[in-house]
Amino acid sequence: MKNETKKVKVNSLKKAIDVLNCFTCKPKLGVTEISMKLGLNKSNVHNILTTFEAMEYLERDTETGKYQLGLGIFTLSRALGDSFSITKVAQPYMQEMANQTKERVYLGIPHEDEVVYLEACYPADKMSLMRSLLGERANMYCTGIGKAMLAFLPEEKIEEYSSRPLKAFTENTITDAEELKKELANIRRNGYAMDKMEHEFGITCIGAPIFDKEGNVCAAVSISGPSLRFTAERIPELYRLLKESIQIIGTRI
Amino acid sequence: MKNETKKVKVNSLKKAIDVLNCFTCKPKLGVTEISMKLGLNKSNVHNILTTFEAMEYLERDTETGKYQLGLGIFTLSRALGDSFSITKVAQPYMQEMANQTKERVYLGIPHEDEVVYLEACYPADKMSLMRSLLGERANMYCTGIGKAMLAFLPEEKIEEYSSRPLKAFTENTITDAEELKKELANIRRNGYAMDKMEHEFGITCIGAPIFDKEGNVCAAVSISGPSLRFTAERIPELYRLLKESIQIIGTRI
DNA sequence: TCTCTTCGTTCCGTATTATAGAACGCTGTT
DNA sequence: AACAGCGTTCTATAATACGGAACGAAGAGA
Repeated sequence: MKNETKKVKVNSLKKAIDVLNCFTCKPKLGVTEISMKLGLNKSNVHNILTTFEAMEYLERDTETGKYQLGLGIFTLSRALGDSFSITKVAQPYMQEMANQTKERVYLGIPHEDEVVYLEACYPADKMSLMRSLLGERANMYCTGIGKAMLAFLPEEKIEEYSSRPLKAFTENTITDAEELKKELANIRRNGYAMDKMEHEFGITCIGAPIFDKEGNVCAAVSISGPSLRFTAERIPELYRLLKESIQIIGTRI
Repeated sequence: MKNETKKVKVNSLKKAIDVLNCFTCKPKLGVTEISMKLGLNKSNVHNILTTFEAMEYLERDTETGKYQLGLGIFTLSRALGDSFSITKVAQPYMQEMANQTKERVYLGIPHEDEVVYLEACYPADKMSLMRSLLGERANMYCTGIGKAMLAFLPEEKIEEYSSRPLKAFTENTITDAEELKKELANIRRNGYAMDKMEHEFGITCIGAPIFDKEGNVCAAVSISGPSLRFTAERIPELYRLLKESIQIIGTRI
């Protein structure tokens, strides 16, 4: 659980990857747009883009001339294969939960002390802007999905994690190490984690862990929405849904 | 339809991409393995791998220490979004066809004079080695899937395409421009293309095009298998299945 | 246990090359 | 007609990616 930033040995490659990563935010980009965003020289970016195009990682929109992700990325994504197969397995159950609860449902995995969101499902009515959170990171100590995973990590990791500064996002955020550890114990007892406006004011969320066949937490699912709708009497029902899903998902991976 | 190889402006980036592309063939690779495969210096490859790891495009297997594709690639693949959504739409219909016919079903798109395979479905019994063809390329003039697309391209492209040397793969391969053009006219009339051992001895295949809402060929689907099983009386049935599927898929994209 | 092999990793000098900056041509706009 | 914004090209130089050799660790085999 070391947080030391890994060393970049090839600077030109780092730049190129930065350029490529721009396309995760916006599907079509031009030379100038990227060079401004990254503060790089235009001709530099142009060289990088041209190379990516030659290697088919990028291709050009025949109409606008702008660059977009290409076949090479698609091929790579196929090669990812089953590394992130949880997503495929979990997706239908998540969609089902989203429809039933009319709330948002998220899937995340623990990665380097953080939660990385892999999948998001919205109730069927509004499919809009679904990609918002995908690929984004969040802290473990102040989100339902994060706490659900943190609670079931090996004890030494919990110990190390809670020993660092815990930044407050709202007045409900747990910032004390001892308090956090008690909370995690509670979560282990209950089987689920609640985030009552600890990360964002007005947003409540309930999360539960998924275990692999070795019994380690490999992911977590959460249902999230406006605190006003997450009344005390609704929680058992939400947990029941979550529990069903995570058990099935757990056995299927 | 020019075939000039696009110019690589940043050589170090090309190398890095070559390294990354290795992971499309084999999911887990070590430094030495890659350096031998590409004929590059070991320390060079090591620097590249380290950088990819720092940028999270690669991560390391905690047990073996080998490198594998990482979260960054996953994030990119999500950003691909609907660029290749045909795959998602087509997959269930393809699987259905594979199960019904007990043959292999492929989805491909036209790309720079070639067919690129995007999806492959095998009959449910044997899911083995399914990734074989994915991302691979093939010629348009000697495969069922390729001819199905070629036939419906704009006339000037057909003209240009047939004017070049057509390499023979088997004794059935069409190598004469005029003959090819006649064949394509037939395909347009029939609505489907046959490849009777034109690319590989003993393999027959039937392909049909998918059109987008502007009426352009954007993809094709083919059913492929041992020629011995593709008897004359079976073709109408196979075509019926194909036709149903491509029509539905076409309307859904 | 000791050797031998094989792997990933580190180091450093040099030759390669990625890069910045200015200039060009193009397109669409005011 | 002048302008603004875009992608592209060119070239010199400073920056750095790279090759080669050497190291430490881990595993195999005798």
